Amino acid sequence: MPKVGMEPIRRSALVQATIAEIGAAGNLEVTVGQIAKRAGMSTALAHHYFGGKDQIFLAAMRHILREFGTELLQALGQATTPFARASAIIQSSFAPSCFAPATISAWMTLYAQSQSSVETKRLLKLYQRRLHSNLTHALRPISKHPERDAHTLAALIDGLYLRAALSSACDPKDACDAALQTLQTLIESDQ
Amino acid sequence: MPKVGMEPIRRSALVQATIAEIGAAGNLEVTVGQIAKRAGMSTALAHHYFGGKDQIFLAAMRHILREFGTELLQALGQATTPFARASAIIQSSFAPSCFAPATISAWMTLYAQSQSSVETKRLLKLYQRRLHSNLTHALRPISKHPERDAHTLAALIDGLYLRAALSSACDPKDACDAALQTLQTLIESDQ
DNA sequence: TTTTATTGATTGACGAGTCAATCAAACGCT
DNA sequence: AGCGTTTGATTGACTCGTCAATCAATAAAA
Repeated sequence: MPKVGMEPIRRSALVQATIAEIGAAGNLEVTVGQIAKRAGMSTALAHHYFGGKDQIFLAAMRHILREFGTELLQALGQATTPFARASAIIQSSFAPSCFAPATISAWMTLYAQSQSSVETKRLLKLYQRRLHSNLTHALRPISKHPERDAHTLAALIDGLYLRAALSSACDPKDACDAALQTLQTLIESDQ
Repeated sequence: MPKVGMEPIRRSALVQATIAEIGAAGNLEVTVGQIAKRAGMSTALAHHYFGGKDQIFLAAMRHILREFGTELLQALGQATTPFARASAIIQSSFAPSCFAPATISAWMTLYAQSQSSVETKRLLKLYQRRLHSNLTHALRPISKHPERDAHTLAALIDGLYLRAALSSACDPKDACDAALQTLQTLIESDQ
């Protein structure tokens, strides 16, 4: 087995394991040991490939964000009308994959960590900028205030996600409907 | 100095120090030692009065939530019309006190921790229920869908707060305006 | 034999929680 | 008022566990 080209496999396994472990724990109180064990290797190897715990976490965050990005891109590709584009953005934001326990935990810790880690903050801002830009683009032909409405919708999406993710009472479907409903209301209103 | 009746003073000092320390650190990576030191006592005393780290944190969270609650209540007291009530709720949510670094960090960790701590989750739900109930009550006379609009506005407030708190670019005033603007739009739209 | 993969064992630091001991006020008793 | 006792306040020192990071050693390709 010990051959060449293990690095990408190990890195991927580590990222996967990190996400799973965060999901199981519900927060960042996860040790490198736990992650390495789940990924089927020693802690030393995890350090060997990533250099440190922070980098492992960052890689996991990036992975989740990238996955979300590609999912969104795919949904966007199938949308033909501006309204469909806006809908696609909203629906992607409330896709089942966004509500996997691991994803929720990762998302929450992203918010929490962004206060103290510049790299995490950078990641978060990247996501926010992309979301805003996508929304603005979609709304431009159908809204009187594309920038403003994009800002409102982006915040609404985050807020609804927060509520849906944290309270088991409120399910993703309702949140998505609420966002779509508000989209409707916003573009219908003049002034 | 060693007399009777120190308990409430010590507890209050500890809560205050906890909030300050969380604010300075930007996350929950704060030791009991740091907190106790800032509060001017030994770690043993902190444990003596609170029993454990978790309880100290919980007390700090409760304190912040309670403070927010009283601020909101006061603003609500001065509002006479339904619209003024809704505005007051929004404006309280974006008051300067909500944007103190310590408060922001506390909120973020509240979200992050609620995944793994049932008590924290309880606190968060309490806040959400109160906000929703207040909004519903305010909107009942002026909205065609009080419940629905309250839900939307509550999520919007959370989302806007998140963005304003995390990105230094977006300031509280803008977020507040956006929420007020959306309130306007929601109650003006029929159906 | 050089390079890559891999790990067991270890180190060093840190931090939560405990404990026994000290100190001083308050209390009760005469 | 004087005096012993209780009680709350307070802490330094210590225990125990955890965990990130390192290292030296092994194994197996290339």
